[in-house]
Amino acid sequence: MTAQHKRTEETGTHVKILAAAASLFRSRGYEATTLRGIAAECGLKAGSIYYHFSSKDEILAEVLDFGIKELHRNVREAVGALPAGASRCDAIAAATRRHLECMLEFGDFTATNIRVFSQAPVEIQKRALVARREYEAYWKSLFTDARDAGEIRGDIDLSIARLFLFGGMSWTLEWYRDGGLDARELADLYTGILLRGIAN
Amino acid sequence: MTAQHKRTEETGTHVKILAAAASLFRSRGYEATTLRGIAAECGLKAGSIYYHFSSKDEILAEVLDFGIKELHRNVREAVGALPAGASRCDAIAAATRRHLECMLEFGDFTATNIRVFSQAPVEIQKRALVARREYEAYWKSLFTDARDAGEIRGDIDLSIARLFLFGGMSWTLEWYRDGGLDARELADLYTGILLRGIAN
DNA sequence: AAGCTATTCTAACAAGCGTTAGGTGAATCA
DNA sequence: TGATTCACCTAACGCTTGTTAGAATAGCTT
Repeated sequence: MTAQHKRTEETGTHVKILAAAASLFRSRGYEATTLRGIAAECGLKAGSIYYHFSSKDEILAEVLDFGIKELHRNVREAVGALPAGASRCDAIAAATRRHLECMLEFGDFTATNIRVFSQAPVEIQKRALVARREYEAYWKSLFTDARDAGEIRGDIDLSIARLFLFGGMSWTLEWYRDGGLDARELADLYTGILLRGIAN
Repeated sequence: MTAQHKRTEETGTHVKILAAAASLFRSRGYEATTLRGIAAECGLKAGSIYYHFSSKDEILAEVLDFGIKELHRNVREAVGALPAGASRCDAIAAATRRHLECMLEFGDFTATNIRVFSQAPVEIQKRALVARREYEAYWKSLFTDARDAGEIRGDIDLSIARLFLFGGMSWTLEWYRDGGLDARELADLYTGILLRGIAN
C-alpha cells in the first residue's frame, strides 16, 4: 500500500467502491456494470474511481480475490472451531454451513465469483484462479480426510461428490429468497442428503 | 411464421443466428455479446440480423425459450421411453441422465438459460419464466410421484432435494471438460449419491 | 498565512454499441 | 420480359462506454 493512500483507507472509499461493484457485478454481470453506475452508488463521479483503481478490470480482480479469500478464511475458521471429538463428516458439515452463510449473508463478493468469473477477461481469470485453487484444495482435503478415516465409502468418486455439493450450494443463489429456511438449516439439509448418500 | 420468411427457413439463417448467439451468450454473457460478433460468426453484417429479428432482446428471448423447451421435450421423452416395470426413482435417474446429456452435448441454449438468465432484461425474464415453470413443475411431479410410491422417505424436503440436484447438474457446466466421464456416467454418479441419500 | 498533498470533479476523447434507412443483386412470379 | 419479393449490404445515427488530463477543493503541515 502506497503512502499516497493513507487517508483513503480511513474514509473507506476504496472498500465502498468494491462493495458497490460487487453488488452490481452480481446482479448485472461484468459488461453491463458501468463505472458511472458504481460511482453513483458511492456518491462519486466516474473519473474519481481512477484515483483508487487503475481500471475496471482491476476492480473486478479485487472483488474476485477478496471474495474467495474471505470465504476461505471463514470456512477454515469454522472447521477449526469444532470440538476435539468431531468427526471428519462433522467437518464437512461445518464447512458447508459456513460456506452457505457467507454466500447468503455477505454474498455479493462470493456471488460475483460464481456468476461473473466465466465472463471475466482471461487475464483476470488467471489471477483469480490462484486463490480459487487454494480453496478447492482445502475442500479436497476435507473429503480425503473423511475417506481415510473410514467415514466415506471407498467406491465414491470424491471429486464428483465435492463438485456435486458445490453445485448445490452455488445454485442456491439462483432461487434463495429471505423468509424461508436460513443458511444453517439449508446446509444441514444438503449435508443430510449428501453424507447419507456417500457414508460408509 | 409470416410468409415473408418462407425462404429464410430453408436456408436456415434464422437458426444459424440463434446458434451463434447462444454460443456467444454462453461464453461472454449478454451485454458483452455484440450483434456484430453474432453476424460475423454467420458470415453476415450486423444490419442484416434485423431482417430476421427485431432486436437483440428478441434473439435472447428466442434462445432462452428454445433452450428450455428442447430440454423439457427431451427429458419427457426419455422418461416416457422407460420400460413398464421401471420405478419412480428410475424415472428421476432417466430424467437426470437426459438433462445432463442435453446440457453437455447441445448445450449452448441450455447453458445460456443457466448463466445468462439472471442478467437478462426483466421483460425477457418474464417471458422465459413461463416455459421455465412448466419444466420445473414436471420435475416436481417426478419427485412427488416417487415419494407417493414410497420410494423416498417422508421426512425429506422434496424441493430442497430437487434444487440440490439441479444445482449439481448446472454446476457441471463450470468444470466439465471432454475426455473424462461422459454425461451418462456423471448422471449415474449424481443420482447414486442423491437417491441413496433420500431413499426409503 | 502559505504551501503541500490527498481527494474529487469537469470535460472531453476515441471507440464501440444497437439500430435504422435506403440501396443492391438475385430469385421468383406475372 | 417486366415487376416484385427476398436476403443482404452500406453507411450512418445518436448514445454510452472506459479512460484521461487538468482544474478545483479541502485539510494538514510548517
